[in-house]
Amino acid sequence: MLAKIGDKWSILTIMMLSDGTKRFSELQRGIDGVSQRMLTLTLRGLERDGLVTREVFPTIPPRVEYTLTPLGRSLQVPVIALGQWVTANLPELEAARRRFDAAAEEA
Amino acid sequence: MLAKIGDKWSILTIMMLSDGTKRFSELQRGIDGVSQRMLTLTLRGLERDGLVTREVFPTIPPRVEYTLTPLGRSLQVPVIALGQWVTANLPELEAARRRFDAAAEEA
DNA sequence: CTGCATCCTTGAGGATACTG
DNA sequence: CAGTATCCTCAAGGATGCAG
Repeated sequence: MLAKIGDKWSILTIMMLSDGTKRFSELQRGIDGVSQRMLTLTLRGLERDGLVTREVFPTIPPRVEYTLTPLGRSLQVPVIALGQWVTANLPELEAARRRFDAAAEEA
Repeated sequence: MLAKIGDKWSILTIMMLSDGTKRFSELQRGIDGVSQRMLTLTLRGLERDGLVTREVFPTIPPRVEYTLTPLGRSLQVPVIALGQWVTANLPELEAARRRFDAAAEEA
């Protein structure tokens, strides 16, 4: 269940929604590599946990908007902190990885 | 790759190591439900990313200690924040889930 | 456009047994 | 004690097609 919140798509979705309400297709375009199926499942899960609201506009073509709830916005704080840490330390991580793999090369 | 850092076992391992160096068996006992295999893999991954150091004492029986690196300790900050958020909001999440599932019960 | 349903593949991860 | 190796299962997740 922590797994749900900690997982890749959930994090990316929450980050996407950080700067405001988004439509389904916007999310799909914005989240790199997510399939329609996984985006749907992720959004359902977040909705179930009370982290996002889903608002349907019965127009043609249909329009569905997703927004972070207050609870979702509070989660967004630590999630973004984590995201920023990763971004900031990516070079460091990759360097460490190269070092490690090079050392393991003593075959 | 974010996946690695965000994943369940990594988070729990980092939290375990937050209060200092730990032996392999201590970690296994402390992290609920982790298999020996997964703990090994998780620790290798963290070591590879330069987040923990592994120190082997060639005694009998062998003794291996794991410690967070400075980089690991800096990651520990947002990770713990996330963990605390989950702990603090668990009741809220469960309530939302019950509401959602009850609403879906209109079959 | 926004989904749901179905099929199928892949890999995460558990169980178990063996080694230094 | 601290792994490594192997096998096996199950569910995450991609691809595709259909529907409102």
